[in-house]
Amino acid sequence: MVPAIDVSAEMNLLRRRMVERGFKSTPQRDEIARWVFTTHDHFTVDDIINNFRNRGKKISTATAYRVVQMMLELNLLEEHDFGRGTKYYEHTPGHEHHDHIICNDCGQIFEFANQQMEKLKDEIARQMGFAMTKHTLSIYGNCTRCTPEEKNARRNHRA
Amino acid sequence: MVPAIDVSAEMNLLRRRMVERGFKSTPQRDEIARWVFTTHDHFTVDDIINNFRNRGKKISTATAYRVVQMMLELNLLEEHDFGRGTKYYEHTPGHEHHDHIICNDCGQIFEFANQQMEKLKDEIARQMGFAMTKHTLSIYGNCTRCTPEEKNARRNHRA
DNA sequence: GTATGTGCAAAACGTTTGCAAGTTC
DNA sequence: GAACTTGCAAACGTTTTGCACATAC
Repeated sequence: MVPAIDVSAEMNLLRRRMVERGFKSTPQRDEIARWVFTTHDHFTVDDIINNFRNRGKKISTATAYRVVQMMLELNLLEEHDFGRGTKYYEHTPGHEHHDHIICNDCGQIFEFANQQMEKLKDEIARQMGFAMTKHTLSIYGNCTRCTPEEKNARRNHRA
Repeated sequence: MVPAIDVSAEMNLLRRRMVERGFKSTPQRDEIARWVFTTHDHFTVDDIINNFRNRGKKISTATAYRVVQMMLELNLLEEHDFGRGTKYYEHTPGHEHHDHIICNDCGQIFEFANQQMEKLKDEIARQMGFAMTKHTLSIYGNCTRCTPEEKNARRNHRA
């Protein structure tokens, strides 16, 4: 049996914020949110739709997009653009701010958090006279597995 | 009379790289490149098309996109996504690496360069075992002019 | 019962592509 | 003249929207 992940705290937070803003509770919103909160990974709207499909259920594209939009407004989701033509999302409750490092080859998205980096961002914003609301840092490259030199090094070692 | 900006060095660089790669020289490519090199600002493909239109000339959408694609391949252009649905570009010759700080309100895109920041990025990539190829940092917020508190402060001063 | 949400299909958006005609080298 | 480039219109993939019907409160 799959161990059930407890997302009741997140679901309660969602409900509270929905009431505050006059959003109604629906099975679609609940199901999407539940999946979003159990997914500790970056996902696309398509992933939401496929998750429904995989479980033999259906959700309309429009609804999926609209629920994501709602969750963004409720500050339960963060949106990222990694230059792949489609937007990526991740839920925010229980996740501190972090940045991303993405492998050009295998496409994996890793996270990292660096205090010094955050301080520097603050400082730069202040220097520029900005009231910072958001900041995104993405590093692209090849991860250990996908670094050509690494592969060669390994190959040479074996030779 | 508008003082002509000398972009011959950039145009020569373009031609050299085009020859290297077997690209042919055409009036469209020349005109777009000339405009791109004189524009020390972030622009969209639409801006290229509008520049032609404003001068009573015409360029097909396809060509504009294709020339931008070519200049990207020749490493004469950098592409940015500021989450506005359309991509922004800037020419690279004569411009050191820098990051961006964008005003949510007036939309202005400012640049900044910070050595400490660059070092940190390098270090993080190394720590994560990545061979870094690219990195983008964008800070969003409200610039001095568009900060609500600033406006209030000014208003109070006058009152 | 009224306000809101859903699903569908159509539209919108920025961008890319197939192809015939035109250009470069 | 062979290879490449252009312009057009059509296609693309992602996201949004109008509208009739269904649901929540």
